[in-house]
Amino acid sequence: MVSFYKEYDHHLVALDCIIFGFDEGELKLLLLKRKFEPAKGEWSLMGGFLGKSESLDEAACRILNQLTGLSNIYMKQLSAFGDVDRDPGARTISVAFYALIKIDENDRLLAENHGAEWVSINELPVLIFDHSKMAEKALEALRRRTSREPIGFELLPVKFTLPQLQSLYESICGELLDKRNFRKQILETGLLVKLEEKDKESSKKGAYLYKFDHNKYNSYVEKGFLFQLKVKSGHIIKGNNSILD
Amino acid sequence: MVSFYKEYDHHLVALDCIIFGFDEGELKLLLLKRKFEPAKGEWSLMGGFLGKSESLDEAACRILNQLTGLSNIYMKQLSAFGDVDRDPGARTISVAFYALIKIDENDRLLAENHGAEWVSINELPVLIFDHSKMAEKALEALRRRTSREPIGFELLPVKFTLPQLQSLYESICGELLDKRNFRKQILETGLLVKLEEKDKESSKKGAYLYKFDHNKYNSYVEKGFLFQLKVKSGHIIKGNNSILD
DNA sequence: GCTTTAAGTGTAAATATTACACTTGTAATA
DNA sequence: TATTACAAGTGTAATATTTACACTTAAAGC
Repeated sequence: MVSFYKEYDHHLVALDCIIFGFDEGELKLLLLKRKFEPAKGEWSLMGGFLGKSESLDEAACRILNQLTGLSNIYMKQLSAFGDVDRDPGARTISVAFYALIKIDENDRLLAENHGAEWVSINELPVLIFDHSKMAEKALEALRRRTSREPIGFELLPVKFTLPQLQSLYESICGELLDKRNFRKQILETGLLVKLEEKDKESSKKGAYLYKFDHNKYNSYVEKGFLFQLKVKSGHIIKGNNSILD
Repeated sequence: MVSFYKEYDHHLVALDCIIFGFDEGELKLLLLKRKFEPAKGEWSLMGGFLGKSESLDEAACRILNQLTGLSNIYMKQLSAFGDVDRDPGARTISVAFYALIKIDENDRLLAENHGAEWVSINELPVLIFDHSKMAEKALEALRRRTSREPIGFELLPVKFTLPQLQSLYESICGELLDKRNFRKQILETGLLVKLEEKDKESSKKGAYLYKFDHNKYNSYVEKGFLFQLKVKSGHIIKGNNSILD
């Protein structure tokens, strides 16, 4: 490709992935111990560098795939991070993405491959560089998006129970919800399909399994139907004057 | 700075600014005719390249300042755009920011300096590269943000009337609002200060001028108070499956 | 002083949200 | 096999929020 812009600076561009999962009633992030300098051995998000002939989205998917072996994962760009000294290794612009994965299907691959570990968002260690900031922003973004899009289902198995779903929403928004109101609200959307099967893992009585009706949701979206769940943002972030969203 | 990452590709990083203004009852974007190749003479957003020793935020502010002469402007990062062929001039990653400015104070500087022009968002021309997509995303982001933060005031003069404010909100959300409900809602926040003066530009009777109470708002934010205006997102964007927010 | 124009004002009906407690089914155990 | 323990499942009334709606007021222009 011919460049018309030869006189301008070129930069390293990195991708970092904030990978959310839900397990044992807790929202978790997939973290790993960095295997190279600088900051070798410290906790970090999964990351990598942008190649010449891949888009940001492609690169983010590639990196997620390298770590988890997964593709076709729910993933959204969070933001670009570009402070001059954010990475002591070199001036690097990082574009952060967050991904939602169904832990059950995948935890095997992970731990073995890369020394990756699922850590509860309530017990996050200090992360390298500005990765803690990225994780915090990703959680805020997840909360906001959860209130306007039915993305919780990306974090649960295809078949799930209402108590599981409620627990997930409670983890995301950081507060307890009323069981009856929650069930009423979520069932009213008409987007859940009740199955005959029950899950007996967590109670003697067993809880009915449901599926999310993706087709119905897509047709609702086409018609201009808006999914709205009253998910509060948890605690407000005080004095947040960042130019970043 | 020593680089630990020598083997990775380096990229041009651009900044593009979606600059919103409000004038003559319409929400507008500041566009300019591109003055260099490629795509010389076509409509474009204001942009520039990231330098070695400036952060993304600093660079975005610098570029906005070059065009408008303004600083201390409300500005938020929108997203990074990184398709391989998005700019035919060279592989370039662009980080887009949107800014809200008070047109009245500034329109002089603009037109004269750079052949820039305010164009209604309802009459946008085709823009170069992926700038139309950026503008569309920025408008969506503005709508969402307007519903949870009192940013409309960034687009109005310091002193403004309630009919002006309502007209602005109508432009942003793309539908007409009920006058009494709007006034009730906005006054209930307690964030507007009524002045003794009237503005007589748009009616014989004249409309009272108000100011936004930034201090009070900041103290509310500290206390965890949430600004919430019911601004609908206008029309839903159909089949939006982009990995981008 | 009559007309025109936009500003300004309140209430009742409808809808949405919240708070709240008992019954059911099953497995484990006495 | 009866009892206990546990989480699943279910409905309603009170409250709060949102919506719809129409006339009066002030001042300029004729």
